Amino acid sequence: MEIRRDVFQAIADPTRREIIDLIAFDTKNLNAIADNFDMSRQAISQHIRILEECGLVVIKKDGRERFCQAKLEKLYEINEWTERYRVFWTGKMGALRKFLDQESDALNRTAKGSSRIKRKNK
Amino acid sequence: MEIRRDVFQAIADPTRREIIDLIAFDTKNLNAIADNFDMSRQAISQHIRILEECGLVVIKKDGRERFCQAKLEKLYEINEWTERYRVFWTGKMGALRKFLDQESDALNRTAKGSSRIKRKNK
DNA sequence: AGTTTGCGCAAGTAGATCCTTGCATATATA
DNA sequence: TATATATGCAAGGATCTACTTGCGCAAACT
Repeated sequence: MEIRRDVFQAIADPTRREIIDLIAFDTKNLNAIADNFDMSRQAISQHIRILEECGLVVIKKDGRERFCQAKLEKLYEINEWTERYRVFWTGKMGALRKFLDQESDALNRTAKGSSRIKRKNK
Repeated sequence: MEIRRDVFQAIADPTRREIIDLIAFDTKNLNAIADNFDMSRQAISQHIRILEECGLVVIKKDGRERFCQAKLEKLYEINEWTERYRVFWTGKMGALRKFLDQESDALNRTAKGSSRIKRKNK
C-alpha cells in the first residue's frame, strides 16, 4: 500500500471538511482555526498540513503567524466524479433504466444467442 | 475515535470508486466484479460490504449468486458539499474576492475601530 | 530583558483500514 | 452422487490514521 494523498482521501475526514468550510472564503491563522475544535492545536496543524500537501490550502507566513487560505480548485475532481451519477438523485433513474432496457432488447433482436443479459429463472 | 461509515469515507478508497464505476449502470455479481481487480475476491467482497453498509449498493440474492446494484442517491451529499465551492474552479474567484473586499471596506467605513480585518504592517 | 504568543518537530499510542489465507456452506452442473 | 462454482466467516498482519504530550524557538508584547 503506497501513500495516498489525494483529494478524496483528504476530504474523507470530517474535521478537515470543517476546516475547509471555515476558511473557504475567509483566511485564518492556525490558532484561530484550532479554536473552533475540541482537540489540540497540533492535531489541527497536522490536518492542515495534509490539506496543504494535497493542494487544498496555501499557507502564507506573516511574522510568527501562518495564514491558511483555501484553494479549492481540486474539489472539481470530486464534483466531476459525483456529477456523473447525478441521475440517481434527480429522479430520472426510472427513465434511464427504461432506455437501457430498450437498448439491450434491440441488441438481443439483432444478435440472438449472445445475450448480454445474465438472467436465470427462479 | 468512533467508527465512521459515511459516504465521504466510503468513496475515499480508489478501489471502491472503481467498483461503483463498474456497476453504476450495470448490475454485476460479486465474482464478475472481482475479476476486474488484482486482489482477492474477499478483498472485493469486503469493499462491497462497506458500500452496502453505507447504502451505496444493494445486494440481491439469486440462487448462489449475489448481484450488486448501485444505489448512488447518497452521492448527492458529496455533490452538494463540493458544489458550494464551485466558484473556485469556474474562474470567478477574482470577482468574488473583489466583492468580499468591498463588503469589508463598507463595514470599516460605518464602524471604524472594530475592524474585522486582521492586518499587520510588515 | 522577561514573558507571552504562535507555531513546528518528534515520539508514542490506540484503533482503523486494507488485504491475505484457510476453511465452511449452499447451490448449480455433469 | 460427485464435482465445480459462488460466496461467507474468521483470524492475522502490515500499515496508516488521528490523535496526544513534551519540548523548543522565534516573533511580539510589557
